[in-house]
Amino acid sequence: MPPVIDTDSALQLDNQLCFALYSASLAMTKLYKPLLAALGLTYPQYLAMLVLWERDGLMVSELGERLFLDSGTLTPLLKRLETAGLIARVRALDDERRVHITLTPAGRKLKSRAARIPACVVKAAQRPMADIVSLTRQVQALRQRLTA
Amino acid sequence: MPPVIDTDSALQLDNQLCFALYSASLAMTKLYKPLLAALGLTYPQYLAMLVLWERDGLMVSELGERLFLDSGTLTPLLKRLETAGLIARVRALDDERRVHITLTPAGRKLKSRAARIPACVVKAAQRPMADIVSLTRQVQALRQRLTA
DNA sequence: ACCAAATATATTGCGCGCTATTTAATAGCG
DNA sequence: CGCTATTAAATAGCGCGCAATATATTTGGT
Repeated sequence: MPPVIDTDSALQLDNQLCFALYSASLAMTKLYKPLLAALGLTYPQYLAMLVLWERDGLMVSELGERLFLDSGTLTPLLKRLETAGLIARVRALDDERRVHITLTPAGRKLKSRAARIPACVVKAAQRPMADIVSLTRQVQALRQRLTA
Repeated sequence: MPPVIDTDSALQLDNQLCFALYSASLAMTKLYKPLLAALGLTYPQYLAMLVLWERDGLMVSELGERLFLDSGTLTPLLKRLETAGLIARVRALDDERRVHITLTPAGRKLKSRAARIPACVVKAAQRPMADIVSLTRQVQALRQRLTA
């Protein structure tokens, strides 16, 4: 028969995978904050820029699928990136419900300044690259199972 | 000499450990939401209750150290838990700067209703317990290194 | 062509999470 | 004792995340 887990240990904070992820994610955000402040970006704005640097001209909904975020989050975030002069929001001519997000020259240019960031994070993680990649894959696989 | 990582792959969203953690943590929150709604709790409120179920009467700052959150986040959160009748916020007699958080009978009682939650999460993760524990420890260790 | 259903984005409101600041109380030092 | 420095919590303001709703556009059936 399976082991019986007592209620107390099952509810202990340090046994919660959710809290490990939550607190590690917040710690990551704090690590990125000064690095991104130098670029004038918040952390979620940086994630949106990563997507656009990979592929320009995506619709809001496509950006949302990639980041697992909806329009309630993205619309105001993208408006701030537009105000900052990094992106343009343009209605599609063939279907005016759609809004395509395109990088401005300033937005494209920012990529080279962001290029130094990943190395800073790897350094802060204090682990060999192979370990970081392994952990990344494990957490991605978990996310996939949780959203299935 | 060390391998040279090109800028493009270093900035790809799916190579970011930070995004894996971020999106997995948000997925966890979505998983917990309906389970916690049945208890009248939000996810961060649940984390605070986990700490208090382990040890009652902590100061706000002690709760903050445990959760890696500050008074700017906790004060309003705790006021909502107080309004919900789950905790009491009492000034220390010997040092009136301090506020101790104590569980009400209703707050203590809620623990038994929360006891069913961990099993739901393990089930959603679709992995043997050993894998979940292993991943939890790895992510905790990362958090520790990031905050060092 | 008309109209209901579906789709894409925008808006509103709430609860975080964080920074910076404020208020209040205590500790420490001359 | 008096005064400054420190500490603990609260407050104000901004930017997410998310649910619920609204608005506008397109699609599809008749």
